[in-house]
Amino acid sequence: MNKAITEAIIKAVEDSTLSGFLVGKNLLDRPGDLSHGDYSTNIAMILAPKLGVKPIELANQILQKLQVSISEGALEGVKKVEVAGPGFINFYLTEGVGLELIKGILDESKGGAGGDNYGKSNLHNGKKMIYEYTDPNPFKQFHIGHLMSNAIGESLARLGEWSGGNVKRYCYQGDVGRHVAFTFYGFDLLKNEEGVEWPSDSIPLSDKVAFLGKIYAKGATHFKDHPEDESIVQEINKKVYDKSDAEMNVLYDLGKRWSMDHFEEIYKTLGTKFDEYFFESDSSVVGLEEVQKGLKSGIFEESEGAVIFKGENYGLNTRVFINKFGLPTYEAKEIGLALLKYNKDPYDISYTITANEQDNVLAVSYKAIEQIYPEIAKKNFHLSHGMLRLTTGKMGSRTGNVITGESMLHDMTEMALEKMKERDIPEEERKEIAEQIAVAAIKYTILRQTIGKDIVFDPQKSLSFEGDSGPYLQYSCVRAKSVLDKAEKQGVVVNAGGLNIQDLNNADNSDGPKICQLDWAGGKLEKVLVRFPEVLLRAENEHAPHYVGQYLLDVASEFNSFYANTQILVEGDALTPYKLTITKAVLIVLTNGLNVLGIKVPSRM
RNA sequence: GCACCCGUAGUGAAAUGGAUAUCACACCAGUCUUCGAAACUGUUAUUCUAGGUUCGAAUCCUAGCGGGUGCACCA
Repeated sequence: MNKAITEAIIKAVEDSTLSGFLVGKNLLDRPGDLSHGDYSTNIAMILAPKLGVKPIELANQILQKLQVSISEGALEGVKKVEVAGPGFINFYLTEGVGLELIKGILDESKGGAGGDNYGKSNLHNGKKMIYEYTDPNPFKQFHIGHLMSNAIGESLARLGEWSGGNVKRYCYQGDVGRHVAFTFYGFDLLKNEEGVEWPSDSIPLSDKVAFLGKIYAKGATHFKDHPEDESIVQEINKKVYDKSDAEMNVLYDLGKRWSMDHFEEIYKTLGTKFDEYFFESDSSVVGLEEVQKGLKSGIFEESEGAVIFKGENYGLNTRVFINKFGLPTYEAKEIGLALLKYNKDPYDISYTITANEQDNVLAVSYKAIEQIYPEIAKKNFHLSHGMLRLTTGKMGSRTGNVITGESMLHDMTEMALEKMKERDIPEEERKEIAEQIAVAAIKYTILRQTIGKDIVFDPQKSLSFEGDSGPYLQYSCVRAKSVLDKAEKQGVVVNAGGLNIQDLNNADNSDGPKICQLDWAGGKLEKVLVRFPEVLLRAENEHAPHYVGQYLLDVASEFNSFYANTQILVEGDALTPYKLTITKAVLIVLTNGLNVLGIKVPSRM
């Protein structure tokens, strides 16, 4: 459709001296305001100054030529074209085209792009795409910042999949480093002070995790008041890296596994399944090797006992890659990680998703990789997001100012249960639904806005279940589903294929405007529904899941208005098949869109 | 101090350089005997300041003010 219109526009401007100017340009827009038609072009406004005429006059000249095309039958499916505003040319499609588009949403038959497939594109057909996100550290807490990274990373990965990409999800975890040293330092302190013992593997996972949290907090806070213990921490840190202490290794392996098991529980709740896990204990070995090689070839240099990369030569910071104790830093490990990932499974493109506080560090690391492996560096991209902050200030596990992901999920689930208490739903299912609602509330809050911006989370106010919220979108689905179920029980089947615009118009004996008299097939709800594939494309191109969230809200609110003003299921009403078709289309779009955001749709709530 | 990011109704956000700046929350007034009121209908209010580029600026450029983050051995 848009191709035909674009060609007609080019033809209409053809005899102007600037026609070559149009080649390869995207001439058609989707007007933001649906009353401005289905497509529009601002070509007259762009060309007018160059031709020395008024935009509105040029627009009218082009319009006349377009109307000739229409009268010759060149633009089948276009109902009318008009000039509006400062010189826009707007195109309105016919009701017939509109109805066909709606029918396409439900079309699951062979080759149909509707149903579960509605919205999929082949933008990245078969391209191998890596997404690394969440990245919590074993021995430390999984806090709400990790929830943010997970929600964003998961939705970006799904956008990749919906664009035809061959997607792999990776998780990178810091199983070595000072935080592990603090953990064992804290354990030693508690053992000596209170006789605390390392728990058995057979106690509940939550208790094991609580224990790890306790010893880490002890270590971190005690060190703050006793900086003279630096050498002790350093020594433990070295043992963590070289695994020279057999006794500690046993505890280390237990602790690491407990953390990982705990994270896995959370991933399950959140709906993420990683394909591969990478560890700093591995990336550090490779990174160290690479930096040492690079030191010989002059990419890195020595300074004050450390090995550094002179980022300042590239407008970046100069940073340490191997510290004076000979241990690789985060920067060196990133080099190792890039290699590990590539060797595991060569990719076309690899995204690392982290909070933006790491922008500078990663920029330096990537610049260093560029010097060593330019081909791999070209395929690596850092996508950063804002931070989830607290009203009480920056979150930090060392300061104890942390909300864990687990407790947030728990609190939200309780709220959902409270809201559901009057529903007659079996206990087990009720809990599962409440959890899905909790995840939806959290994820949507994160995904409704631009990923780069911080979110200030106020635990007192908590998250919303109303209006612009995940549960609102879920609720809209449940409503649509419930009408469709009722229809089915009454033996009314949604047979979109059988609809045609003449019959519908004849059947419409309401007082308002006939379906055919509207722009096409009804109104805004239908027009919004057919834009879903374009929204996904834009979201993928700009790595911006919030376009999806924003769009779904639009769909849901249009549907809820429709629902409130129209009885969908009326016995003997000839328009009911059409209304059910729309309802089904809404359900498809909302379900698919929520899927892209990583949000599940409960059967009831 | 230097670098990067950000300043939009009372609050939280949206807006490929386009048309009357859009949502939600909150406030107020209504709507459950009708397919689920986690909903709907109606009312009020917004682009930090000063210049510039452009047919057209919340958006691009410059300066200022305000906030965040990072800046050598944590990640």
